[in-house]
Amino acid sequence: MSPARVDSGAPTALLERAMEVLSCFDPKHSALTLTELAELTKLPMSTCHRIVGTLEQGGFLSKGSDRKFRVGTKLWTIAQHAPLSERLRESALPTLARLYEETGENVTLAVLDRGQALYVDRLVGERSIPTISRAGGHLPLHTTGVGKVLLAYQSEKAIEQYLAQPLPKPTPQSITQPDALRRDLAEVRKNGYSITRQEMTRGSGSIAVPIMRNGRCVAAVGVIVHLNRLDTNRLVSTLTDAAASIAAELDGH
Amino acid sequence: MSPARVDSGAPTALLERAMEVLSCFDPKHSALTLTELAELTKLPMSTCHRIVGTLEQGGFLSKGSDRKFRVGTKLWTIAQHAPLSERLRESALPTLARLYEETGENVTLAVLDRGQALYVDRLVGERSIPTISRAGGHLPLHTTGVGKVLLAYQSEKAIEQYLAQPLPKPTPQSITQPDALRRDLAEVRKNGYSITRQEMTRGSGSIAVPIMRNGRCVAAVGVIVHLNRLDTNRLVSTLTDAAASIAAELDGH
DNA sequence: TCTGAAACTTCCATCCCATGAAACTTTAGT
DNA sequence: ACTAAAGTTTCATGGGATGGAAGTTTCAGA
Repeated sequence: MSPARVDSGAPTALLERAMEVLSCFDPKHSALTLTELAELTKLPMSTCHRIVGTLEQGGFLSKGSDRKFRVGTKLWTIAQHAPLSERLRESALPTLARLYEETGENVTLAVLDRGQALYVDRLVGERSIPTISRAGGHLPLHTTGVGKVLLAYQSEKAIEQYLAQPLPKPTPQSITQPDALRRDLAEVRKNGYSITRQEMTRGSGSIAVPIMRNGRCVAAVGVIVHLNRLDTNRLVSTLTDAAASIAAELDGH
Repeated sequence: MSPARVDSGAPTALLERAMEVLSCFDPKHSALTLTELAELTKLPMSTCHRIVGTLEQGGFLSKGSDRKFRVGTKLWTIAQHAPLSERLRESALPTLARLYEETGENVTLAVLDRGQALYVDRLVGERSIPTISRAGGHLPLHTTGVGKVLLAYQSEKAIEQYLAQPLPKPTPQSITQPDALRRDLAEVRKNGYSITRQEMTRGSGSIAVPIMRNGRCVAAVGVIVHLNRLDTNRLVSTLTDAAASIAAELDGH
């Protein structure tokens, strides 16, 4: 009781640990060995082993012949019934497909999630330039086209809260001055679309527009293009049409 | 102690229960109240409450203002890193988009999962006819275009095992006679594509082709069309091109 | 507005099951 | 063959899960 006996780390609950194990899987770690999982979660091997085993039995994880664990089809199946998939993605996909065919560019769809842009879907072809964004990935709001749109249509309070935190600056062109960003966001609201130029990745820019529903911005669609193909007028009108079409599809359901 | 005390249901492990809770979410139940979850899992309210609460805290579930729980974004995010999404879907999507634009029909992509066709993705527009298949959904192998392809390219042993079980017959046209199915599957292997006519849904048919990798059929692409638009020749060649394109994309990664 | 029943939440004494160190087995590299 | 690392099993222990019951909130209907 007196000296040791501290809750030094772990009066933990099993379920929380299991969720931590699953959370180890991210864009950079889509396949992990038991040892790696134990290290990442800081769990004792035997405990980790048991948890992972149960998850595997349930189909939440699957073990490959390379002894690495991956996210299982059961978990994936369940996730498909998230509103994000079932409503938004499903409704938007045909329009995104058309957009992709029309522009031949990188097309992305994102929502606001925990103060970041969560990419719900993206369409990337050989024709388009490589990007960091991936479906299921998070990127900052102030350095991406879709992010700026999502932020611009938030309440003033939420915007100030976002600006109050330290803002990452992935490129020299990233705008991180609160005042400059405020002006930028006002511009977005005025125009109804956002533009970024090398604020996330060197050599590329993006344009995005909001998807509105009941006066609220529920998501954003955007394209990412090589800087010298950033034909604002054409892209904005194409995107606006697409956003309207997705919004209609969302309501029509 | 004496009369009851049977292990009547529950020397259960917490984690298994939690996975059962999550598994309650399916195409027909994308939003569930606590009570409904407790009923479906047959868990005591208090226990269910605790589990659901922990899952919510972890972002695996989210509670709406309607007091209903839905699959949370955290879980969805993790699922996006499943090989199914990260490799297959990501690689195939641009091609599916093109296919959708070219044909204007219902396009589906499926893999084999636990003896059923698991729909990895689908593209449905207003132009195309309504279907049962949905991303994340399972359908029988012998009544769907993609399913027949997936089954046809399995080992003889696996096929026989499949045929040995009682086969559902959703429409009068569904083929459930083992012998008839064997002939049908041989035909699929010979032609390199499958056709169904009203075997799953009245009034519609489908065509599907395999996506091959290292001599194995890893997935199938197909279209579902109104019976009188089932233009075999044109669709088969379009689909074959698409399958080749997806296979190339898979290798090129 | 009031009332009651159903849905949800909290409590807590009991006890079962998760825990993790240690011993053992398998795998893969030399 | 040998060995170090990775994975698996074991088991005594106690702390966390359990679920009945009591308390609280919600909401439909009078």
